[in-house]
Amino acid sequence: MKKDIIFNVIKNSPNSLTAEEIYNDVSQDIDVNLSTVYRTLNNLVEKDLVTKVVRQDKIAYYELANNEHKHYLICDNCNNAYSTDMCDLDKIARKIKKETGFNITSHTLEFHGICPECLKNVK
Amino acid sequence: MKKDIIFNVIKNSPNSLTAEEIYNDVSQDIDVNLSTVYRTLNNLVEKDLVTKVVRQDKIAYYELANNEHKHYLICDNCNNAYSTDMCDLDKIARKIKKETGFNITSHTLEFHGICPECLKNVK
DNA sequence: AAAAATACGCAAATCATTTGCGAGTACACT
DNA sequence: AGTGTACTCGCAAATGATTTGCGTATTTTT
Repeated sequence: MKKDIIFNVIKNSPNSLTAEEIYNDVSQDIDVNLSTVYRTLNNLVEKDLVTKVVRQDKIAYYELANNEHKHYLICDNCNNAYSTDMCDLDKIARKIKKETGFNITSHTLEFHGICPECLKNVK
Repeated sequence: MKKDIIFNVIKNSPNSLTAEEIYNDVSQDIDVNLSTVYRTLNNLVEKDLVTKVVRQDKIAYYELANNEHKHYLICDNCNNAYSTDMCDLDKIARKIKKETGFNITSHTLEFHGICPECLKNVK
């Protein structure tokens, strides 16, 4: 099944991927249609196997539904995304829950700026 | 100029608005085209008068470029957004800056869950 | 007032993603 | 093996937010 192959690409990727990136990767091995990729992705997200996050560029990024919570530093110059595991948000989330009664189940956090590499070149 | 009228709608709104919401609001007073709203919005964002944030629903939300940093609690049930000013992120941002050399200039944070109102009804 | 610069409307284009539909494939039960 | 039911896919067309080209107003500058 193509679902397994698509899921494997996500599993083996250290960073989150767009549907198109996944499509390009999978296409090297098998014949697959973009809509199949999208359908499969939605399927995996529904089953909580994959996490989908929409970034400021309006593109959805997919990664293994994880356990290890990550956030991204996105360079506004080169557009690369660096991940960080720094996240004190659970603490904040708990606080908000307590103070507002809002039952928080997830959050997304995106930092924007210029990465060290680009900083060098710009200077 | 229509720009002023559009800007005023944003100024007078306590929460962030979509282009369509702004369009609907402005349309009550004057004759305006949706593309004008979008063009104006982009203009205001460029001039740092307005902040644009793309949420998980892939829709752009606009609000007064602010000083007071806000984040949103978005209810996955009723889709209402509640704002909170809780944000220890500047601290985290500084830490990341120090440890990675990444020059962070902005960030977006979005909490998802179920609001107290919906929690009542679901139970 | 003429020239140069903006602002705007309208229709068409974009782009990521979704969907309808029809054909192919797999599994289950008789 | 035969039939039925349920997925899985490909393909083309649809979606929906946003952008863009272009021609026409309206404003600003000189």
